[in-house]
Amino acid sequence: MADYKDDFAVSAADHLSKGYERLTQLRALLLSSSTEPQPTSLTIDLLDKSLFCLSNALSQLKISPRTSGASSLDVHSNKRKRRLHSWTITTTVPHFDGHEWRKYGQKRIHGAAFPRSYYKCAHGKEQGCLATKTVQQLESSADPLQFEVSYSLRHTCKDMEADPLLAMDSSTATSLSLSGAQEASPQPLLSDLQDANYEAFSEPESLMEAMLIEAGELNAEQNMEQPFGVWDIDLEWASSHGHDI
DNA sequence: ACCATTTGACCAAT
DNA sequence: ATTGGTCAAATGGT
Repeated sequence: MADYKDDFAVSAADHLSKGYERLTQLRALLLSSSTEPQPTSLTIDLLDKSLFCLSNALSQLKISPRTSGASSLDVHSNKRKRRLHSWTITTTVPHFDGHEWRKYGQKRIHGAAFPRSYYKCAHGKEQGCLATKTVQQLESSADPLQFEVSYSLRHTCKDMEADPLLAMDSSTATSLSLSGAQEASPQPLLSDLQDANYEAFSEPESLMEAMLIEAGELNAEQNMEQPFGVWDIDLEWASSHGHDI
């Protein structure tokens, strides 16, 4: 219930996550068969793009802006990266998140009643996109089934490139540009895909960085080197929810 | 024949 | 030894 005393401490990430979750529920509602006025594709498109933006922000919140020194730690750092660059949400629609995924595994998890499914970005192979997610149904037998979805690493694939942050400047409203048949990629924003996870998205990243700096959470100069700093926000609000809307 | 999922084997970390 | 994540061969659908 009203546990507002720590309101100040509630992180931006938590709010973003909440927003994401709610949007996700809204989308589920709209897509549900029994919705009287069927949503237009424009509606869904907008929703998707919004979700996209939120998940981007979420991702960036957790990203330590490029560890420029690709030092000897790199062998171990991949897992660390995955760890740091991951976030978890609870949703009733684990699949409609604006991306295509290819399932590559399923496992029973110790305490869990349901198996966990493992997905990779569907375009990961061709484009070197490392984005990953896992989906796990929660035991709560609520009417709309609840799933815990964990995302790991941002998308670097084309879909992402034509991303909402750029496409969002209105005007593009008309079409579901999901077809992907368009090979005419306007900007060569990310060319080297290897560590593009950090290089390619420097702009929004620095935006977020700026926000955090402004919030006094981070000193502007050494914006890195501390893998376990303020960046390591773990979005596990899970235990703290039990009331809706 | 192609492609995505399934499923147990395998591996790294605990 | 146990657990979670990934691989890859087998499977099944189109």
